Amino acid sequence: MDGGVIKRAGVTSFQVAEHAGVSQSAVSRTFTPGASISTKTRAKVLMSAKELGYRPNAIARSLITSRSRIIAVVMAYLENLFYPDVLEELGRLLAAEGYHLLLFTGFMDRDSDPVFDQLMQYQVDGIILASTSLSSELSDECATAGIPVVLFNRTTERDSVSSVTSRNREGGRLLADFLVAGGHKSFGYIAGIENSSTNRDRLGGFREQLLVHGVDELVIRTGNYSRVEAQVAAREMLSLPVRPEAIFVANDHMAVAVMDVARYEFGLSIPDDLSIVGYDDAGPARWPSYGITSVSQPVNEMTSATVDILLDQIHSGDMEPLHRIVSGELIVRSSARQPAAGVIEIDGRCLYRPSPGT
Amino acid sequence: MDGGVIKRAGVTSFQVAEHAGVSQSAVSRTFTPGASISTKTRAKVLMSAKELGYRPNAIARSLITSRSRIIAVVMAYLENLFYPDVLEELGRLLAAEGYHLLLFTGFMDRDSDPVFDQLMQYQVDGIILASTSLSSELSDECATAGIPVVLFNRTTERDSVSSVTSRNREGGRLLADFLVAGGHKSFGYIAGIENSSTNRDRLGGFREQLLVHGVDELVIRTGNYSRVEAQVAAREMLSLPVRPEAIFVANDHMAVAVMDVARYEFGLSIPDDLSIVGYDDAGPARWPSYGITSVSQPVNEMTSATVDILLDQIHSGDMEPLHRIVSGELIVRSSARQPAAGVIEIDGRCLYRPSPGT
DNA sequence: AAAAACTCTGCATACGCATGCAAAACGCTT
DNA sequence: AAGCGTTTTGCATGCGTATGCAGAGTTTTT
Repeated sequence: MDGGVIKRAGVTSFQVAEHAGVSQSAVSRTFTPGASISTKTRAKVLMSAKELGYRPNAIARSLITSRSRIIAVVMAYLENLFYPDVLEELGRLLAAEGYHLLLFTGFMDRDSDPVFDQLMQYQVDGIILASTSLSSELSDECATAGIPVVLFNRTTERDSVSSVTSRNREGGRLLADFLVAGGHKSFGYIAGIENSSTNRDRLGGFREQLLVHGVDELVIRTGNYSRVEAQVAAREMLSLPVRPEAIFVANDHMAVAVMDVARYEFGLSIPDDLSIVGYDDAGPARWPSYGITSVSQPVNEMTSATVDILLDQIHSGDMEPLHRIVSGELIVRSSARQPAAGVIEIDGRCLYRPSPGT
Repeated sequence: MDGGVIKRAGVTSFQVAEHAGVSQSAVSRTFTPGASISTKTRAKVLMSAKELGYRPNAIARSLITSRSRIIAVVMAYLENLFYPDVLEELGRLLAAEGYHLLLFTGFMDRDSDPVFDQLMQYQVDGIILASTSLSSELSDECATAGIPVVLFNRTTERDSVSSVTSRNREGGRLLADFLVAGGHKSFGYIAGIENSSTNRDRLGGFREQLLVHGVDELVIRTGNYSRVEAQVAAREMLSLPVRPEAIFVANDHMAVAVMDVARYEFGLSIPDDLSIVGYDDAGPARWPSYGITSVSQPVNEMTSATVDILLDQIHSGDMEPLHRIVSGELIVRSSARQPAAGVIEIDGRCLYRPSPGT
């Protein structure tokens, strides 16, 4: 009963070999780039393969090569359009290199263990961690297991694992310069997840540069990168007896929520009554209804750096952690009062680049 | 040289077996739910496994069971927040069932072949097609290959493959009722991808019901579900000698773009000068700055129906195509002039439910 | 024309696990 | 204590492919 039954989708290399009158090895070599095979037999095999509807079984191939050509991407949440954007670009880049993207999402801080287990079981070739809140043990453990890991938009203290970030500290400084130059006197900060490196750096740079300008007061509330928590934070901050003239919100995703609260719950006019600046230059920030003045994180540059590092490590087997830091720009829009000088237009975008002497 | 080398992460069931003093079969059975194994040996194996850091190799398991526990999700684009939302929920549901999500994105209409090849090679257990524009041949071909497929938010004429949609035709009708009841006299429609089923149905229902109200003129422009194309379409439509009083935009993603054009390029006040309604009730539609009156597509209901159907088909092997159609609500916000009657408030949401007799 | 240097090809094996089958161990009953 | 049924165990095999090795075939060199 094994000779007459035609299995649905189970065409194997043996059947193709038989049909083409060659050995199974020949079939395998036909589908292995760079293998030693003559043009003639290759053609024969390809013809038989097409006729039988054969496709190499990636699972079996993975088993023997111990390479799955699968990259795991771990993202905490997709609510923030910056991440879908990143995800799409990562997919594109990986596909171009013949890799595939296994998505893990929705795992915030706790419960990272099951995720990790899954990753390991699937023998993924590499891992991209774009989750701002995943325990750093996980990344260490992966590194130990010999699986290349790249942190996206995040770093750890111990630099045992590669990362790609933007100059968050400089971004924070630049925003401080911008707001001070714009004549603001009092400032607020709505934080992301407090122990995330991006949050620490953005706040650090902001506060540092405010100090340079002689400002040592900064009202802080926490929004944990969540829309609703940011709204709560905004309500608190705007209800203060004297509310800050300018608020730096740790990312655009929250900044949108904060703007909505300011406008529709407090009736404030932006930027006349209140200036708001954000970070990421993500989708909604660019929409005219928000027009958020924001420091950009260049998605293309960051994603391609990520994929480059990851694939390099996979192919070379070299585990030396690399850190790529890319530069963003302060993109000036309408959500914050502008300084008299320093705003220039390049390629249709308004940027803030204070002259060095100031 | 094979006996002394310790491979990085290559702990196999044999090594665990040896360490625990049992056979490899015992190890396998320990990690196979429902297999025949005594509590005692199971405990021994688990202990050894933990000590050696053993994890079953999912690839090898897949090879033998011919079940990968991987579901492919094909999405054309993530720019529209509705889809990231869906994606996240699908990930959650699949993870809960022990399945994983292989993401394919960025492939619009053409070039579906490579995607298909990849899918087949990875022996995915099922496919969720949330791409509004992928050729229907693909879905047929998968069905032929015996891989369960569910179309998400989309159907085909030949109902050879399962699908989950919402009542798009009814939604279109309801919007027509709503706008007519709101006193609008002239209407426009900004279309999605023209041959997509959702677009056809929404437009069909809208136009049909306008006719019922004696309106037979409808200005149509196409936005192809893309933000920039929707902007172009909006500019055209709003530049018309007599512009429509109300515009139905085929989804919220485009409606946001249209609102921005209307407000910031044409200086129109919404809803005083122009009413806009959308579809999906996606993220930005709910943000106060847009507040789009929109027919909802319940993400949770749709995703869980999708996963249910898919897993059912995988487990039963039954290929009978199922079609689940879920109901949405017309959620009333501020982007369109409201009718005098029919708007009711339930659970803090304003809905439009015209009394049947009208 | 023979030898040398390549290029192809098939054979055999291994990757890590699941599972049918038969033997062994166990728990009860008579 | 022997017989029976039930659970547990190990053996052996197979899933579909890649690849080292040796032999066959082909081209180049002397």
